[in-house]
Amino acid sequence: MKKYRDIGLKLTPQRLAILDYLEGNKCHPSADDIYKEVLKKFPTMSFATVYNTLATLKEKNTIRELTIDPGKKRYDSNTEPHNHLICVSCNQVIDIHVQFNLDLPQGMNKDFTVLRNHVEFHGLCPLCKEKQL
Amino acid sequence: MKKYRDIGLKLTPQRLAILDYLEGNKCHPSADDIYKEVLKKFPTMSFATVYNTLATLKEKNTIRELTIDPGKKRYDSNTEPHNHLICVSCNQVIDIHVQFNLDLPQGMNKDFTVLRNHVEFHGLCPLCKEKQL
DNA sequence: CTGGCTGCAAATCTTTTGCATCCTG
DNA sequence: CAGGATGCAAAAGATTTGCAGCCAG
Repeated sequence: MKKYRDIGLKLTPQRLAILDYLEGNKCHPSADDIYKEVLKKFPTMSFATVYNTLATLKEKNTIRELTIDPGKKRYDSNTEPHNHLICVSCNQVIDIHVQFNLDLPQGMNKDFTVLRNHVEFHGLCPLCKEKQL
Repeated sequence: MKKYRDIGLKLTPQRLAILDYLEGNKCHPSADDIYKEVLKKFPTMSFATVYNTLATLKEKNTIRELTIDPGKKRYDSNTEPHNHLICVSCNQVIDIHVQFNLDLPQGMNKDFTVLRNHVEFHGLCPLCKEKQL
């Protein structure tokens, strides 16, 4: 928990619970997932707090907001650049820690300043592949 | 319009209007954008029709659903594989017609069947870059 | 003590659904 | 003429907002 201190925010029990849940989680939970989980520890927890906290953490670059699920936002506590495998059947998202060095071809859209890139591999996860047999 | 015939669907004026709007549009409109536009020609148009049509066209692989905008789905009539520049400030989406041949490193997630990939370059479009000066 | 945070409720926005009616093929 | 499509309204799901009261620093 010491590491959270230098975020520069007030540390409330609710925030710690949200951070803890995100930290040990590779499943890229949605706001609703987070709410449901933290509700177990804090029965008074409200959605507003979850969204407030997520918005604040996003500003501080402590978490990433992923726009990979149609219909809802997902959150990732892993802020190091990495990419994703996405199952087209169950929408599961799997981290892959490979970097691709991609550049726009010379002269193409040279007015656009590229800050980073994100690669998504869409396909079938092992479980869904079996179901389709 | 002849090309629409072989989609294998009933062709209604509303559908033609939606297809026409998508066809001449590189802006990756949302369902609401489409609704607002087609409403001008068909004052009785309803959201249900827009969503029904989009769902049907997606099934027929006539359009792509893009999950690149936090909060809403966007639609792209360009179904050829291509990638996107995304402005982190105004959420504008720009097509780039470059293909990247990417593969997962040998042995990594070999249980996952990759069907396709999608590369997003996040950055600042010319207009937003100017505003930030 | 004070400003930021929480909790609740209401509002907003996007998308989905049920159903009666309409119209393409 | 039949089955699929439309239009309307209501519902569902995700997110945002306003505000009073609370608590970490």
